[in-house]
Amino acid sequence: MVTLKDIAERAGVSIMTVSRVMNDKKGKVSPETSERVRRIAKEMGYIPNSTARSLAARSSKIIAVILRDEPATNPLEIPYNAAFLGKIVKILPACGYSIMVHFVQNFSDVTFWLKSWNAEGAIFLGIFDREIRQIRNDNQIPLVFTDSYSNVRRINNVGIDDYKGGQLAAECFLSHGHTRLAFAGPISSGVIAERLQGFSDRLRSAGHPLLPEQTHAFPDRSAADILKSIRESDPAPTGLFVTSDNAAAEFYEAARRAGVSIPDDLSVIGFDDFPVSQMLTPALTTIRQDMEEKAQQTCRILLDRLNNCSSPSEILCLDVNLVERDSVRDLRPPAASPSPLTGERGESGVTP
Amino acid sequence: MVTLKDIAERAGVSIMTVSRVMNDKKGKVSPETSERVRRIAKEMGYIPNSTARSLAARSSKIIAVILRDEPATNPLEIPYNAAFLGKIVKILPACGYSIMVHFVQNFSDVTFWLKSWNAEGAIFLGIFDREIRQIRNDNQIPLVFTDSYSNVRRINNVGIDDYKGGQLAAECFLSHGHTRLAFAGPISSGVIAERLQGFSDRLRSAGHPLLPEQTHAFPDRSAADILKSIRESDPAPTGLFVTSDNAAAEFYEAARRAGVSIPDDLSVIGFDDFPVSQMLTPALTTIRQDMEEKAQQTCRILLDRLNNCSSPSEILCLDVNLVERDSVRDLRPPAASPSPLTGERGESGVTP
DNA sequence: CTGAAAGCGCTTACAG
DNA sequence: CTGAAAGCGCTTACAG
Repeated sequence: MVTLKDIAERAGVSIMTVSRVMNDKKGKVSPETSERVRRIAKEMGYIPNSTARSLAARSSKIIAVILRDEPATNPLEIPYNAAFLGKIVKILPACGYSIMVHFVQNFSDVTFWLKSWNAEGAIFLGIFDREIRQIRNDNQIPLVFTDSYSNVRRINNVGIDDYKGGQLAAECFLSHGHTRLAFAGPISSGVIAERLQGFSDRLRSAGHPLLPEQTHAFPDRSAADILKSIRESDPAPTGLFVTSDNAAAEFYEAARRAGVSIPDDLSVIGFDDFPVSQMLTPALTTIRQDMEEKAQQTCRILLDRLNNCSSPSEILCLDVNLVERDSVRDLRPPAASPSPLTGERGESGVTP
Repeated sequence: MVTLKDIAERAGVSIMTVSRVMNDKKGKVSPETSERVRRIAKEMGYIPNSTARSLAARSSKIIAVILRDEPATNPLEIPYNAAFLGKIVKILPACGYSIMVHFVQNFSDVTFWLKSWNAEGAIFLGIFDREIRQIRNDNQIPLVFTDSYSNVRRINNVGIDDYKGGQLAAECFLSHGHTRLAFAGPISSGVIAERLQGFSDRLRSAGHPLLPEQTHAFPDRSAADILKSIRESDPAPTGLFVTSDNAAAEFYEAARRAGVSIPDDLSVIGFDDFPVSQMLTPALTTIRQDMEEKAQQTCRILLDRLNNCSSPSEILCLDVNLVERDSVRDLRPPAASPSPLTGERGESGVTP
């Protein structure tokens, strides 16, 4: 292993001079020695020791990405998490940071692990609302959360307009003549609660309130189960809003097994606009969130705070929009003219 | 920040004693002092400094996961990579290791980065066949590759029986009466070359050789393009073997747009048996590889070598099998009895 | 522009 | 069972 000392000896200078050259403290070293040291370092194949630098400078250049984990699941099998992490690993190492990934079930691990590695910043994927205050108090480094609806002040968060997403789904159903609707998703999370709220508020104001028994807890109950409940209701809902494209895909599968046709027997709207939504048959109408933008903003906020620790905290809310494809049946009588609601916000989807 | 020194002072012992207690060198410290030190450490909220330990002990407890990256793509949008990485992050931290993730386009980064962090081991996802010899020579730490067909000796690799996978796909088509077939995949990679070889060998031995013009480079050419070529061939193939479920999904989409019915106009077999294969309509017949097992074995091999650096190198080849679903049409005349080929290896797929 | 000194928080190796 | 010394490879802070 080549160290600063080895280079210093060969170059006939002190360790300090070599250190300065390696850290590009220009103007602090004469061009000639700088040049010579650089050449020798290259010849010798010098590789700076990050752990030594981290210890001495108290600056690890490590960013931690922390994903909420549940027993018997794999957080990276959720395409959203995987793609988001991928974007982070594309962006931050290009700025000189190394990425450590950690799954947490018990959040007390988080602080221990961050401090142990002297991480300079952290990004949180998944719902940490209940622990967010303590995490922030325990860690005085830049922290960026995503999709949090915590009311704690002075945290950084990048989220989307989930409420509007719910509204858009409701509007899309209404504008196609649907009035009896159902909802399925993991109701306990803040994000989903907002989507549900937007959905039911919009339905209520249109005079077609969402019935309590048509709010289904998924995946607590299986898609097949929920589908059965929906179909057996009287009168049965004609449309189902599902809180992720992947969950929607499970409903597609359940529908196929049950001989229920989408959209003829049941219309479906998803959420995310991930690739799977285009792979489904019929292609899924969904609420699009811009994951790339979200990841980019998350990294941007983190980098801002890394460079200037007094930057104000930011809570970002990115826009969402409706992507119309083929999973919502038009129930309007042929005579009816298109509703203005669709025209305003809808995006033309692809039709075979 | 609480250090060993702080605890030592409070406990009235030397730093060394505290260090011994913290590292569980039992039998080296009297039970009473050990107990007392442990209590004080807990009271003071001691968190060991991993970077200091790493520097002093030359043992970082860092495992690097290195993914092959291409410009303008996101390696973690490939479900296989994401799920694999997720499994790793489930397994290795439970054994006391921290995971760093790195994407590489230029492989000379790899060594620099591994050495800089003094990583204790590394796992490679993606094709590194051409660089594998040099990577192994440059890094004297345990390295585990996946899906490599490199002929370099003394590397660790976990792969699957790609050749057999190709054979199984061919057999499945043949046993359903298909004789004119096509292949689509990224032909340059070793893994895919094996699948193609198995596929075409089996077809040839059955007297229905794969025509050169029916080997299509995907995604070099778009699914829509390839589909068009296939449909316009004369005589047109009745079955298409695609080298991943996700690629198959793209062909489904292209088929839908082109008004081509699967399996009536074209039968399709995929590879991987990822969740998407069940989401497609019709559900995809595919060659299953056990990703969980693969990840587990990869970690096992790495841990073996971490614990005993003289363990012999291992090249593992995991089995694959056919999962029959609904994307292969039966072309046999009604009178024909089921082929023995299907009975032996086929797994009954789900039928609505 | 350059360097000698001290120290980051820990472990190894030796002495008792 | 316990500790004093030296050192891991680097940076900070000071002196010139």
